[in-house]
Amino acid sequence: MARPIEFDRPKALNRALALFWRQGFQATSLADLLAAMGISRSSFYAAFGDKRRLFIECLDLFASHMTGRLRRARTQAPPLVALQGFLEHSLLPAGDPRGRWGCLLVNTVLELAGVDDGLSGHASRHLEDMQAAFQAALLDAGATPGQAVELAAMLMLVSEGVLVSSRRPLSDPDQLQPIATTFRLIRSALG
Amino acid sequence: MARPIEFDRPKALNRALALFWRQGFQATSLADLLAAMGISRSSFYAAFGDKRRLFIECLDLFASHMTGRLRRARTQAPPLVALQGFLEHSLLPAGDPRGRWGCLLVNTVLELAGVDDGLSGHASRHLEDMQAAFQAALLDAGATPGQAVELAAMLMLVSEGVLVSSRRPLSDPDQLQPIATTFRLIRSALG
DNA sequence: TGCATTGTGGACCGATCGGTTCAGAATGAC
DNA sequence: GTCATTCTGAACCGATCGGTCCACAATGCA
Repeated sequence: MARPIEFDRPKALNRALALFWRQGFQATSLADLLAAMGISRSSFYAAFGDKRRLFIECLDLFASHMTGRLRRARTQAPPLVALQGFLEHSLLPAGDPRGRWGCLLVNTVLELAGVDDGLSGHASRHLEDMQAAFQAALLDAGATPGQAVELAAMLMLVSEGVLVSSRRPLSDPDQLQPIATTFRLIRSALG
Repeated sequence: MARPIEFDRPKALNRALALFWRQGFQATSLADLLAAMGISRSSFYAAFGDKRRLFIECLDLFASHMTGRLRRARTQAPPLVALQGFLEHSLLPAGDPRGRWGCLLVNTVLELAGVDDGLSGHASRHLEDMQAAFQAALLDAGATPGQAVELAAMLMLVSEGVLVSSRRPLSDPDQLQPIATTFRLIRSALG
């Protein structure tokens, strides 16, 4: 059906995602993308439209990775343990450089608020979904509906903080300890 | 001493700060800066060196504004009240658009990590100073040294979260409520 | 053997980027 | 008046930006 081997679109998308994740939208040039994705300029525009549309695809892909990871964690541990593990592993397996890239959604909210509110808002909406998932987990952990709403909002703040601090040059213990502190407080609040 | 009125350097610096704060480093062009600062290209390079050096000046100025605000708050209220007020007023006086610009330091850490680690690290160092100030306030509030360290680290996470979420299109109550929740937990931990 | 399909590579576009340079206007000091 | 000093405005630089276009190579299908 195709003569020159059809290139692997999902793989190229993941390569682009990694670049945007590490460097942000503006700092990632078309030349960077083409080199990383291993495709030509012409194929790029044919397959992905343009840089902005590709970025939206990456945001959505990243969000689906996150929600998938949280859903998987919840099947393997009690709610609070799953939540804490989810946060701790957002500062990924030590050694994996992605652990220092933070979260594409949070990065995007901050980089593009006031610059491209469309993209920034799109990322923000995905974060709302995450917060809803937090809330569901807290309900499962025995929180009252009111507690679940409040604690999920606080947990979103902490998460955003974690994902900011993961991009700072801090030691691993300095990253992990405050997460443990937070969950200690939450457990005592749920009593 | 000068023939054409010497321009107001501090005022120009504050105008530049506002631009960087709102739009970030990369999205702010020289043309933007010159228009906002009301000076010519030539004066700009004579007075500020280049865009990057100007940005560093803005980071330092912003940090001094923050620490000054926290210091002032601490003279007017008990430690925990001062801390909570400091955070809540980082989402500034409702109506002031700066309340939706987050924090230049946090914005910079995220925008430039992996792109310009010099600038990102510079911003991060200022955040460490803030965390030290949190720690001092917590000690004053009666925390043990160990508690102060742990809670200050958690409070820095929450702050970073607050300053992320302030750039998201959320309602004012959704911004303020999780701060109150956080301090309720902290008080019960110190109680 | 042709034909349609899927990709490449590179020329090319206008716009913008940060930064340099310089002639000259405006002013205060003498 | 003359002389420094301070700032302007615009021309200009090379580089890079995102995006378009097109001639052509490579392949599977008929």
